[in-house]
Amino acid sequence: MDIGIREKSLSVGEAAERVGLTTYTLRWYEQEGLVAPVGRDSAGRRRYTDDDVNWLFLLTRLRRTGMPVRDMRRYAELARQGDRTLGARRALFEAHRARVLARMAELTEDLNVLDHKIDAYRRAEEELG
Amino acid sequence: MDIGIREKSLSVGEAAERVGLTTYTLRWYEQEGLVAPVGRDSAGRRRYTDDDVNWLFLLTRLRRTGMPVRDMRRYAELARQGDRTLGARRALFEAHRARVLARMAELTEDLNVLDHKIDAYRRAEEELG
DNA sequence: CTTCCAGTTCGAGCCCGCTCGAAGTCAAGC
DNA sequence: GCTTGACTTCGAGCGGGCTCGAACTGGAAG
Repeated sequence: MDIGIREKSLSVGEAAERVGLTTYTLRWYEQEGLVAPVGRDSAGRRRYTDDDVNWLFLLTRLRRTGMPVRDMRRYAELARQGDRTLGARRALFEAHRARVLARMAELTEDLNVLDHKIDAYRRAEEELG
Repeated sequence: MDIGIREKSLSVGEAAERVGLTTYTLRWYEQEGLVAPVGRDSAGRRRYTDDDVNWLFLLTRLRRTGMPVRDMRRYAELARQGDRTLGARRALFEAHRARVLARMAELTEDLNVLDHKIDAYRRAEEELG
């Protein structure tokens, strides 16, 4: 029945810890429009809901996979426009997914270069005692 | 008959094109100590040998795999000290290799998040006709 | 000879993604 | 009722990795 203190929301510090970002970054993300304005308590302090935290988590995955902040902002804008942008958001994810796959293929190749180099070093070391 | 002009070396522009960096970056890499001072022609223009180009190529792979410039510099310093640093260089590569593997594992996980999200969008779109 | 172009050096500037300092507010614990 | 400490806003600053403009030089083509 949620009578009163069934809040379960997090302060900026707690949210930051949960998602592995700093409080600075959380406020900055909000300011940059990556996060819709977060609810406040009576004293004006941010309260992060589960949904907010889940959204932040998703953002961290997008960032980690190399999505530029400007694209994340675009995505956030789409999300704020509701269901009618579902298709656009899916397209955005699919395009990003393809870039991540490409990136991984690249890394696999680069890893090969590293391995060959390591091998060359091993052989050279052997040769020199 | 190309008597003497068997140079086979590249100008900064040609080298840049070969390795996929700009001429600005090539000069900057040299200035930053990522590349040992490159040979010059009679007019003071840089001439990149095959070895130079191979070295640059290796640097691009290190960069692409996320090695910071400062580590590349350290590696370049080791390389300039000759054979006695072979072990250190191999260790550096092995450590980097491990980081790249970790990065790839992370990307694989993140890709999963993307896939689930794409799926969720698909289902939501279906639900809304 | 002149024009052109690719090169040279130097220091300044840029974009990105945070990161932080300052000054102030508020609620809780002693 | 005072202190503590986590919060607030604002604008400035930073580190990384280039990127560029300015002023100049030298070889080659017409």
